[in-house]
Parts: sequence; structure tokens; C-alpha cells
Amino acid sequence: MFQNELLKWYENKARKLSFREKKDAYSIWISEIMAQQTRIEAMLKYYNRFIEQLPDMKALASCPDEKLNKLWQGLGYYSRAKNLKKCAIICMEKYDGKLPETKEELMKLPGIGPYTAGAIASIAYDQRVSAVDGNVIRVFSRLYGMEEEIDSRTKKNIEKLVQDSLPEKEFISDYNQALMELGALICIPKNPRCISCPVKENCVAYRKGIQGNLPVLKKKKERKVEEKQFYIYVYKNKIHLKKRENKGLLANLYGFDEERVPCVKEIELKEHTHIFSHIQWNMKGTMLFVEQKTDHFYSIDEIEEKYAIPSAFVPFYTQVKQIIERELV
DNA sequence: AAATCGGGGGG
DNA sequence: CCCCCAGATTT
Repeated sequence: MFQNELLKWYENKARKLSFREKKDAYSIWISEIMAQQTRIEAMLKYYNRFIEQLPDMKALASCPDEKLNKLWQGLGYYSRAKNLKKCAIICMEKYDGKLPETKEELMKLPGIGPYTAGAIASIAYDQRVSAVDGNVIRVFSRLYGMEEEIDSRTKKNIEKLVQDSLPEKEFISDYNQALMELGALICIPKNPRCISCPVKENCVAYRKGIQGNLPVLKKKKERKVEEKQFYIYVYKNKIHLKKRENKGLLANLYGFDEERVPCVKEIELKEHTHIFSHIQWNMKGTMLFVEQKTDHFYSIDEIEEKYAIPSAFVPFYTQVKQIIERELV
């Protein structure tokens, strides 16, 4: 068995992460949602600011959507923030402002799937459940030498293997985290650092020398390429932002217009490419100096305080801001 | 089962 | 450039 070796390794080598300092379901929940499909180092600053601004369930449940989006700006997968608030409202109404304690109840809440439910239940409440993320799939597929392609069935197999491997109750939280930490630091996707691995003696893939080929993942289809032209209307020192529709890509965030309007002068901005998971935008931007201001023109200060602009638009925003600031000197 | 939904860091 | 990340939800 490898559990003891893994736990010992975790105790000595685990990263010190701010969101592991409190055993508090609310903050653990926030950190787990934020960490979905996101590297830990990338979400740490967002997490600290979020907890500072919205320290408890009540504060989150009553947080205006605009403020929530601003706190999430640049993190991606913005429906996570929307679901957080939805979930907080449900918890205020049905669970006395707390998160439920079982994996099963947690999974009924918006934005909480099998992994996150398992993580909250085991880490915050010491429940005897697995928390299988991408790291754990990689670690277990190697430990057990699973050469089949990972699909919903093989993932269920792994969840069962993890469930059956759980140590005694007081170590379950650390064990689940240790599996992920091993995946993040040692059992990495390419060129795993097996020399430093505390459980290599138990690893089928290592013994067979095929650890670099596992897990076998489905190949994803190639990205669709879209040509996009955006127009940035400017009047004096104010910029026009267009709120995006409330569904689909970058829902409810602020971007620029895609229709040209009459103007007294225009400047072509530097082009750039923005890559999403499934789409590539080849972006052209034109700054249009308009003669009169209509609705939704905002100053730089206003934009940076209140309006959430996703990363795809930031290069244009930065250029426009510089041009405006130059003209005002 | 496949598509959608962001963004960035590392090799 | 490619890979994939402490995934969930919708189609």
C-alpha cells in the first residue's frame, strides 16, 4: 500500500497555500470553484481578494452581479461566478447560510459537480469520499497502469479505486489533497519526476516504463477560427463599452462594438489573436472618434473600477487608453 | 458522448 | 507551437 508514503511526502513537500489555512467550508468552496481548470498559482490572488471582499455566504448572496464579474475578470469560465452567487442564495434560503455536508447534497448545487462536491465534503467536513480531478486521474492511471482511453466509464473506475484506497478518517482530507499535489508537483503530464516520487515502487506504469504515455486522453478537435472586427467609439476621454448578451461566450461582460458608426477621425489599432478553448479570434480593432456622446460611454477610472472586460479585449483597451491619455496631455 | 465555456504557464 | 490545468453544464 502506498497511502502512508504519500501522506508522509505530503506533510513534508506540500506547497503552503493560503486557501488551506482555514478549515472553513465557505472559503474551501470558493477556492475549489476558482481552481476548476485553473492553475493554483493563477487563482491565488483572485482568491485572496475575493475572500477579503466577500468573506461569508451572506455577503456573496447579496453581491451585485457587476461587482462579482469584476472580481472574476481575467479568470475565465465566468459562469462559475454566476453559479457561486446562485448557490449562495440557495444556501441562505435552504441551509441556514451554510453548505451541506454530504457529497450527494453538494452535487445538487449549481456549479458543484463530482470533483468539487468530493473536495468540499472531504476537506471541509472530513467525509469519506473521493475527489477526482485531472491530477488524480493521471496519478491513478499510472499507478494502476490503465492503458485504456479515459472516458466516463474509466473515470468511474478510478473514482471507485480512490474511494477504496481512502485511509482512516482523520487523514482523508490530506490524502485527497496529497493525490492532487503529487499530480501537480511530481506526477506531471510530460516527463514525470519519478525519481522524486514517494510511491514509484507501487506504480505499474513506472515499472513498465510507460508512465509518460499515460493517461490516454481523447484528442480534442481543432479550434474554429473567426475573423473579428471591433470598433471602439471614443468621445473626449470616454470609451463606449457594449455589454455582451446574457448567454454564450463571455456572457454579461463588457466588450466593444462590432458595428461601425459615423466618426470625425479613426485610428487602426494593432491586431492580435485571442485563443479560447474552442475558438480562435483573429481580432482587428478600429478606434472611432465620434462627435457626440450617447449612452454607455465611460471614463477610464469608471471602467477600471466597475466594468469587467475579459482578457480578449484588453489589448485594444490598453491601446485606446494610452491614446486618450496622450491626447489629454 | 460531444460541445461549450477562458485564460495562461510550461515544455 | 502544443498541452492541459484541484471541471461543470448543456446539447
